[in-house]
Amino acid sequence: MCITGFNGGMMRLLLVEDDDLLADGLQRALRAEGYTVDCIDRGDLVMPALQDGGFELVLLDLGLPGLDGMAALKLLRQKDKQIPVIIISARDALEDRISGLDGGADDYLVKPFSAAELIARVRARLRRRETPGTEVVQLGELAIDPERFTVSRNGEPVSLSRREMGVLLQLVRHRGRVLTRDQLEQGLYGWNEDVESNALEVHIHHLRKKLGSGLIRTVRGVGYSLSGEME
Amino acid sequence: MCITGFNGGMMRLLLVEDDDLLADGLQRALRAEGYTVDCIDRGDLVMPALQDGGFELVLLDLGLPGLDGMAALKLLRQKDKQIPVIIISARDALEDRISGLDGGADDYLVKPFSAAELIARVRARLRRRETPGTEVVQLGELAIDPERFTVSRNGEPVSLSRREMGVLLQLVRHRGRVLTRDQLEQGLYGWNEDVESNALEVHIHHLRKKLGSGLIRTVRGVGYSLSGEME
DNA sequence: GGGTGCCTTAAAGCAACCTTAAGGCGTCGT
DNA sequence: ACGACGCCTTAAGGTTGCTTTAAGGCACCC
Repeated sequence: MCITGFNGGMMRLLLVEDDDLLADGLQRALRAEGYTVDCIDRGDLVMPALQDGGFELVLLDLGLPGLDGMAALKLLRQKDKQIPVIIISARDALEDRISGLDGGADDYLVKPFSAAELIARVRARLRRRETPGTEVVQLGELAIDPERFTVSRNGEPVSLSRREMGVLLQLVRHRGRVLTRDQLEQGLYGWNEDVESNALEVHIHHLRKKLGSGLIRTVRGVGYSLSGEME
Repeated sequence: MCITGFNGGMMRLLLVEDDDLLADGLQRALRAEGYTVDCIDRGDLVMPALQDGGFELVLLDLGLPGLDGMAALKLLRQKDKQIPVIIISARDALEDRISGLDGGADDYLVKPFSAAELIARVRARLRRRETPGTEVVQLGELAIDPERFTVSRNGEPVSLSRREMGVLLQLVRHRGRVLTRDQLEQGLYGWNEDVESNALEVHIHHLRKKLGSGLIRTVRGVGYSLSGEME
């Protein structure tokens, strides 16, 4: 369940798996790829976890305590049709795979599988998002390279700290959408850390100072978003 | 699954497969599901075929005459990053699957596979193409985008405060129905707070001033509703 | 005409946000 | 190991502008 301090707004995955050993191994492998992974071990915790927001993809085991994986998937799809779901299950029967996919999963991987293949399939799903996390995003006078963690403005490189980059990446990834303060903080810290301060505001302030004040729009009482008019 | 109107959203698939027998069987199975299938048997025909347009998805074998499947995929992705590609191949080695997925494929199915599973995976891919757009509500001269927290009138952006947006969204969500003052206030503030003032009226007033006076209809003694039709 | 409910306006109150600055913590180089 | 440096957080004070309050006027119905 642990979340190490190593996340700078990288992509956040939700792993639902009750086998502690497997969960631990997968978390390790995924984190090595740069993903932020939060893990839960009960099916009935899926919806509360997603409520917090900030997840980009769900890895879902089927045999779960609390609520079966398929039931959890059904609930999930009633609320959120967008987020990609990859089922990881030992059930290898054809009808399991088909009902999983038709139940709203985007992929179905049968245990045992190689971590490398899982990661490749995660990549394939995440590639399809609004703004691919691995490509350079051109935004007005800015060029943002999520892979190399660099940003340049009018060709001049700008140096951003980890947290600043984390905030920026989340905003870029959901370009145009308004992200609440809570969502942004969850993305930076994970959900077990609690921030009772205005740290986020300070990071926003620094970003505006470095990247121009027109970039980030404040929606008072709601959150922040990238101003959409520059392209 | 009724057959009515089954040609309205006809999906056209491109099958790239050089084994005549398999190709024939797959075409049959896919057509039975209502897809339109065109089949080619050479890798170097993929690009010309896609040039014609109209395809929603590609089923790609790897061992192909003319041009290898992986090479064809690379060419394809240079031109078109959007169209889903499912690799169907007898190559079951881990590195094949990974390089296929990382090469831009959306799924990788190892032969032999069941037609039912292929169809389920095709469905899972095509599901993602329906209504990719946001849930922008178009209402007469107004366009309301809840995710971006923006409203525009005749294309001109209008700036709304949080409370104003809250009232408007509730009315839009129950378009046509009359919402009582209590319902609207409850939606704004929650259950435990009670407002002993005319704040709601003020917000309504501001909305009318910004969005036009014909939008919100007062039902005296009851509440408010969106006027059913605006010209 | 009187009562009731809604509209309009303006001003006070206040929460959210911005800005600045200082201290803590970890990192890196010497 | 020690010090220098940069980053993150915390805190305090200032600013903005939304929200509410309140009061008076208008419209509707009996």
